[in-house]
Parts: sequence; structure tokens; C-alpha cells
Amino acid sequence: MIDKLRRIDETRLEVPLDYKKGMRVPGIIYVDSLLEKELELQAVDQVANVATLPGIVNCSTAMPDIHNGYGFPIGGVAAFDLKEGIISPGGVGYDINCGVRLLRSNLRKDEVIPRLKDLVDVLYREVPSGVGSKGKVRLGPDDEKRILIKGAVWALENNMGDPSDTERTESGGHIEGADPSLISGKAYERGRSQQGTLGSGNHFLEVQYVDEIYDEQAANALGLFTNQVTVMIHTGSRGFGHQVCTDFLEVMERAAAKYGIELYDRELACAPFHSSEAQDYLAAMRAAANYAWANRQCIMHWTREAFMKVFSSSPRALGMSLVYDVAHNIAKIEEHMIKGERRKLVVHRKGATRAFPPGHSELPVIYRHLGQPVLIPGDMGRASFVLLGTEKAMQETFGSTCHGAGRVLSRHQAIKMARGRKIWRELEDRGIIVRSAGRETLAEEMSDAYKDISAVVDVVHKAGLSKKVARLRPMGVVKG
DNA sequence: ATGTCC
Repeated sequence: MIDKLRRIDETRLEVPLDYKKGMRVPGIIYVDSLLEKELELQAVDQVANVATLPGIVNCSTAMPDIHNGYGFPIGGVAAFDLKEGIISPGGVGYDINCGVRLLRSNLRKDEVIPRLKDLVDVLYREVPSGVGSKGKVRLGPDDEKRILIKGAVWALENNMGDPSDTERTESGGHIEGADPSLISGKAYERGRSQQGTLGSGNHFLEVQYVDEIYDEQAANALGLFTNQVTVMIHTGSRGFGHQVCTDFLEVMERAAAKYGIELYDRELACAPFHSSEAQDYLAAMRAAANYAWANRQCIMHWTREAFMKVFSSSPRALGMSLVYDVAHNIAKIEEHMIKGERRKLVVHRKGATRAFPPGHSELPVIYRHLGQPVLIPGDMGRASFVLLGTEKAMQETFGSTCHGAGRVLSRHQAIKMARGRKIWRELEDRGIIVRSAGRETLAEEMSDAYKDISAVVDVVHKAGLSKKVARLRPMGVVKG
């Protein structure tokens, strides 16, 4: 029960070893007393369940945007030893490499407001969205395989961006070790028509403006200034990644039994890191991650084209360069210091953002002195945030921080609460123009359905897991 | 999140 939790300090709650039988390490949930009230019992239970898995290192961690997920909580971070540990699709999630990218511009808010409706219309037309939406990219079988290996670099080779984009993308926009031969026919089929599509649910493309800066020097280094217009793109690997996850959950359920791993919840299906099943999943997951990076790159390209049309100017003159692109649903092999010893671990981040500190060799040279840019999308009515990674995150959370607001209402509850309201109208009254493909998406995604993003970000800032740089406010939203 | 049940 929740009263078995122990408060460590203002921002941390411990799930003690005796919370549940079988826990190998404790759990740590980053919440203050306010967000603690919104903790779901089931999500806390999931933190404890993850702590029972073989080879887990330090503790089972969750961020302040924690909520129920498949097996592992969303907002969870779990790192496993490569010898004794496991790898689990539930620790990554169905939307492999769901992530966020942020584009800057030279435009000011007051220059865009008179053209905002037009801009949102053009963006809605240029970027396919909605459940099962089909892209305008026509792929042959070989193209799709190239995407799985090259990720965003494939898009550059097809004249949709330049090397400064992939330089500013986590993992350079393509992760090594993807194996297209491990992808099912079903996944290929679903992926063929969906490259370059936004999807639905909480995925979005948003025109925003910078309304508050917390760290002038850092904002300047990232190319951000007050009242500047930015664009945030939040999407993932669409039906392709979903199918990869589905395919491998089946493989992993059999593998867990085969290798004698006791599962406290069958949704924790996993396999020992060095098993062929785990290695195959990793190679397939990487292919899906690359699919997602290509997806965000295509969408960003069309975003630049849309701005070019509406403002009759070149993207270069508009200053539309990529600030950064983060993955928040992925497993990566990384080196971390554990009790004074440098160790290679497989870090699962499921609804958690990497937040590497200044000086880390995996950061692009232009940002190495700053720390990794962290992009946190909020709901469509409130705000989004830019932060930077820290040394404290490296020490406490395997270089990780939160990923978003986190739901407080289920989709069903949200639809019920929105009955009789016009969500688009409520947003328009607040100066936010919204266009959506799905009939019920706006209800599911209204502000009331989410935790307060500012409260979530304040916890990770106060805990030192990342530091606030800027707050972005929505102006125009394209929803799936 | 997801051709929201083959």
C-alpha cells in the first residue's frame, strides 16, 4: 500500500525492499508531496515489479510523470547488468523511440500571429496525421530497409534536411546494430505507408513561442530568445514500432519460461541480455528507433516547407534550425559509474528522457559544454519546457529525467468530462489555434486530462536531474 | 501508443 512508501526528501519517495516479495533493489519515485497525491497504486506496484527483475542495478526509478504502463511504468528508468541482467520490450514500450524535436526560428510571436490560422492550415495539409494515416513518402522494399539502418540519415540522402540536423539528433539520428532481417512481414507492411506521418493520441506538431527564460546564457547557446517562435514535433515509430513490440513480446514470453526467469507480472516478459532472443529484440528495436528518427526528420522537413510557403522566405532566412531531438522510449547500452566502478549497462527509458551532463562524449560538440538539451512536451493548452542534463542525473538516474506531463484522466474519463464542451473553442479563446484529424482526440488530449507540466518539471529541476532553460507556450497545434 | 479485436 502507498503508506508503505518512505519519503527520503522533498523530491524523492522510496519504495522499500519489503514493499513486495522478490524485490532485489528498492524503488525510487521522484515526486513532491503534491504529485504524490496523484500517484496510481498500480504504477507504484509496477516500480516494485521491475525491481524483481534479474541484474537490475542500483534501484528501480520513476520520474514525476509516472503512470501505468504495460508491465513497466511510463516514466520509468531501469538499468541492467550485461552479464546477469535482462532486456524487456515492456521497459521500452509499444511506441519504440517515441520522441521530441524542437525547431527554432528567427520569427517573433507578433510576426506570426497575423498568419497563424493560415500556417496551422498549411501544416495540417503538409503533415499527414491521424490513426492509420498514410504518408506522402512512397517506399519500395529496399527504401524501407535503408530507413531501418540509416534512420534520419536516409531522409538527408533524399533531400529532406542536412547534416546539421542529424548532428543535433540523439545518436546522430541513427543507432548502430539494427537488423532488418529480424523484422516481420507484418511490421514491414504497416511501416511502408506510415513513414512521414504524425499518428494520433498525444502526438502533435505545435507552433510555440518562448515566453520565459530561466537561464539566459544557456538559452542563448541553444539559439533561443524571448517571444521567439519555435516548433515542437512529438511522434514515434507508428504502426511499425508497435508491431515490432507485439512480435517480440511473444518471443520474450517464451524466452522467460525457457531461461527460468520468474515473472511477477507476465507483462514483464524478458530474456537474459546475452540470449539470442534479447539480442534479436535489441536489433529489431534499433530498426524501429531508426524508423522513428526518419519519421521526425521527414515531418520537420515539411514543417520548414510550410513556413517557407506561408512567409514566402527560405528556411535559412527564417533560421529554422533544429535545436535537438530526444528519444524517450528506448533501451541503450551505456557506461555508468556504479559505486566507483565503470560498468556497461543496458538502460531502459520508458517515458524518460536522457539527460547527459556537460562534457559527455555522446553529446554533439556544439552542446558539449552545456549538457544535453532535454525537451519536455506538455499538454496542448499549457506549456512545454527546455532543460539541460546534469552531473546529478548521471549519478542518480543513469543520466535520465522526465518526459512529459503524464495523464491524470484515462482517455475514457477525459471524453466523458469533455461532453458538451467545445475544446477547440476553449483553446481558441486562449489564442491557441488547433486542428485535429480524430473526432475524439481533442477531448482525450485536453489540459484537464494531464498533470500540471510545470509541477512535473519543477520536481526534476529541484531534484537536480536537469535544469530549466526556457518555457514554451502553444500558439497553434496539429493533432492526430 | 495502436489498421484502439483476426
